[in-house]
Amino acid sequence: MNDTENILETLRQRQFRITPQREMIIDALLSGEHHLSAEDVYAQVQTRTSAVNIATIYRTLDMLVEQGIASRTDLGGQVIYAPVGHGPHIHLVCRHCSFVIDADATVLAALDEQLQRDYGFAADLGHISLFGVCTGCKE
Amino acid sequence: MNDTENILETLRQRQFRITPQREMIIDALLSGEHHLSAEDVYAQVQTRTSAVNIATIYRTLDMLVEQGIASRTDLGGQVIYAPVGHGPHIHLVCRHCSFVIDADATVLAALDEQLQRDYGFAADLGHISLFGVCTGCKE
DNA sequence: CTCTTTGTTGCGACTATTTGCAATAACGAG
DNA sequence: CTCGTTATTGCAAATAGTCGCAACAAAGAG
Repeated sequence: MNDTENILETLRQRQFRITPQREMIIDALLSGEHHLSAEDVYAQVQTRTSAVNIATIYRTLDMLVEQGIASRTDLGGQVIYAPVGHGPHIHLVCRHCSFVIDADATVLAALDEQLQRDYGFAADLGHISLFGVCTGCKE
Repeated sequence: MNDTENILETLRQRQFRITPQREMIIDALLSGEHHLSAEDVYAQVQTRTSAVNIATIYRTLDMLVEQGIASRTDLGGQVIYAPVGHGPHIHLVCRHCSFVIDADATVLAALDEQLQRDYGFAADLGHISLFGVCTGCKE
């Protein structure tokens, strides 16, 4: 589930056109590495063909984020993109090694309810990033 | 509490030098508007004196974020800075109007505990941003 | 398969942000 | 108050990210 084909199908259903550029960018995003910068994606796509402009990378990545397919996290200067799994979840971003842990979001239910009640704020639970320090980096 | 003087005192204690540029940048950050871009801060400082370089604005803002005095939020393209109040709190960023609500972070205690237990992740509760839609924008 | 419509791309220009380095100035010592 | 040390700034050049627009190509209709 959620491999390149599935994402493309989702996009197709939402009236987006499927182009080889988009396929390659999505492929790159899904390929192993889980914290890619726009430049990283660009570099990886370049190994396949040089016929993709950096502007297209940025535009496609932004589109994927808007469609809830990818997430965008600002590590103070560095911006990383990662594919989003199914259902709401939290990204735990380690301040030291920049590793991103995908955590279950069940704990957020109570928080959501309280924000809704106290502030009238409808939080977007599908795209949450928390910063901190992971087990490995607690030196 | 937490006016320009206090922040400067904190910086002084941490061995940072107090320069007129830093004073003005902090002043600008504290002045009313709660979602300033680096350019906004620059523009506001310019009204007082033109003797401040844009690079200094960026460097100072980054320093303030590192010191936990200001926060930095990426609104997908736009980056905004805001002063950080005392104690842990949440920033509720509206996806439509970009308004930032400062919410109390007491609800996060349970979440923190669970992340610690299940993932060994020490979340930094002082700098959290959640995206969503505020009351006013629920059209 | 061909045509038409309209979303996408590439390109070049432009704006935003970062960085290296020499000149400057804050601050503690005398 | 003056001096020396060393963080900070300004400047200019480099890099990152965005935008407008004409050319191009994906998808559906015939």
